Order: sequence, then C-alpha cells, then structure tokens
Amino acid sequence: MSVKARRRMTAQMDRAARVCARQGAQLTPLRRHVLGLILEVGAPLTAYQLLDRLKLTHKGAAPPTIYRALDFLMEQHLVHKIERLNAFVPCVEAGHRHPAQFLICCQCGVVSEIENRAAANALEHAAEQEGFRPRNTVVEIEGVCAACFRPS
Amino acid sequence: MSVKARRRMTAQMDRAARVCARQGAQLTPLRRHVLGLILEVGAPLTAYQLLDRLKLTHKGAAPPTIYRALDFLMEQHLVHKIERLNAFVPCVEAGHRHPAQFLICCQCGVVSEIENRAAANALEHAAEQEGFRPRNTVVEIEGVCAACFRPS
DNA sequence: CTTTCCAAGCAATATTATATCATACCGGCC
DNA sequence: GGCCGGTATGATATAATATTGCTTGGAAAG
Ligand SMILES: [Zn+2]
Ligand SMILES: [Zn+2]
Ligand SMILES: [Zn+2]
Ligand SMILES: [Zn+2]
Repeated sequence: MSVKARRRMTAQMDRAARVCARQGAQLTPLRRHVLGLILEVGAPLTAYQLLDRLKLTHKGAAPPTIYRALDFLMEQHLVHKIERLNAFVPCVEAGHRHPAQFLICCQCGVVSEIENRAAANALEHAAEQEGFRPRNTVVEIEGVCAACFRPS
Repeated sequence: MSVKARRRMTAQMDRAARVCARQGAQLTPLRRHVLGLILEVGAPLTAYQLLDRLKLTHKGAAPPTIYRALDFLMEQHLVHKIERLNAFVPCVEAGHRHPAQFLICCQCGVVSEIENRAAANALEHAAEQEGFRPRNTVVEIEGVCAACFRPS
C-alpha cells in the first residue's frame, strides 16, 4: 500500500470518526477495523471475504460479527452494498445519505461510485410522475470501464 | 384470478412464445410453466417460492430446475431479477433488452417497472462522461407508492 | 443409424444472511 | 459499592439463496 493511499485511508477514517461522533454513534474498534479492511482493499469485498480477513486478527469472529459491523457502517452511510455483487465498498462521500450510483466493470471488476445530479434528478422525476416517493435510490450500471475499453 | 388478468397473461405468454421463436430459443413446457407462475402471481417471487409452487405440479423439481429456467427467461428478456429482493418479476416490455427501472414500495411490497427514457439517457450520459460503456443498467428505487401514500 | 446438442434429472455443496441466547461493558443512580 | 438499563459483542445454530458436476434422455442434424 502506497504512502498516498495510506494517507487517503487515514483521512477517510478520520472523517468516519467525525461522522459517527456527530450522530452520537459509536465507531468501536471492531467497526473501525472492519471499515479499515474495506478502505484498504479498494475493491468490492463480500461479507465472508471481510470475515476471513477479520479472523486473521480477531479470533472468534463469526458471520454476525461482520454483518453487524456492515449494518452499522451502512446506517452511518460509510459504506454501500453493491447488490449485484453482494459486496461492499466505501462511500466516496461518506456520511451523507445520497442516491447511490455505481459503474461496475465486468472485465476488471472495478466498481466506481459516481455522483451525477442530473441523473439523480431525472430518476426522482420519473418516480414522482408515478406518484412514487423515493427514499432510497440505487443505480448499478454494468459495462466496460475506460481502462478496459482502451487497453492502451 | 380474473378473466381480464387471465387474458393478459395469455397475451404475455403468446408474446413470449413469439420472442423465443424469433431467437431460435426453446420455450419448453418447463420454462413456459415457470413463466406462467411468474405471470399469474403478479408480485415479485423468490426462486424458492417459485420452486415450491413448481413442486406442486412438477415432482422432482430442485433448485437447479428453477434457476436454469430463470436464467433462460432472463436471457430472453422475459423476466427481471430485483436484486434488492432476490426476487423475480415479469418484464413489462418482454423480449427487448432495455435498461431496467423499478419502483419498489417498502410498505405494500409492490414492484412496478417503469420505462423512462429521460432518466435512462441521463444515466447513459453520466456513464459516458466517465468513459464507461454501459451494457446493463439497473435502477431500483425504494420508497412509498402512490397507493400507500394516499391510503384514501 | 449415428453423432451431436441441449434440456432436464439428481445429488451434493457453496455462498450469503439471520435468529437466538448468553455475556461483557459502560454509564447513571441509590 | 451495588444495581439497572442500554448497547456491543460472543457463540452456536440455522435459514435462505445459488451453483457445480455428473448423468440421462430425446430431438435434430448429418
Ligand atoms: Zn456514497
Ligand atoms: Zn475495467
Ligand atoms: Zn423490462
Ligand atoms: Zn405501496
């Protein structure tokens, strides 16, 4: 892991701590550790992949351990679940509830979160035209990322 | 099941038959039966719910039976999977590949598929801005439907 | 008739997620 | 100190979802 990446990770962790403090939520060592695993890998990880990593340092971790931590982190808007992959990624704009939009490359597996207001607005409009009140919007776009399309 | 609903179902089944014929795909009795189960219920059903129903008339059906049928039906664009629910619904515009957009009511559970070009275009645009080539776009909007919001 | 292909049967297993009950810890409070 | 209520975690079991591998049978192609 590069110095740069480590610095970014620390910044994200600090941010997470502030977010939780603001909400009166407890970012316990365990939850912090799980968030750390998600941040350091930088790729979508399934609950059981996280569990395996957690077990290395946290003997006795079991499925509920990881799922509870993930539930907490999702409630605090620190991580997202990618439904198509049953995998979890850090939120790029941690701490705010916002419509989730993901680009999922089916060649290299990279998932990137985008925040496109125009698209979010269009979707909200579409829902309202049906008399529907959106609460939680998820967009998952599978395709080929720029890097894979032009393997320069 | 009402007469009207039955007629609609027959029409959808006929359409499915035409779609498959056009593709040289075999809508076998088993696959047809599974599609029928999905059409007649009109609510999202999980694979195992479908399996239970299938077993009533098709002794010996097992998980692969239903998953294979569902895979086929999805390939033919006759049904969609709702990732958030691990459940399957008929496609309202059967037979065409198209961006999937769903409104999921968290109160009554109703899922309705919409086809909003503006939103689809906005999303495609958003992806292309990142140099991403979308292949398969899924939108799942959870919220409160008109009926539940105004329980007149 | 033989080969080929594909759907379906069948058994086992893998993966993902939750239920339940017990224990530990931390604060306020008497 | 001793108790109490709330929250986080430990521990075990089980539920729910999905896939793999191998076999069989029947129809279509050659
Ligand atoms: Zn986010
Ligand atoms: Zn890629
Ligand atoms: Zn559709
Ligand atoms: Zn509703």
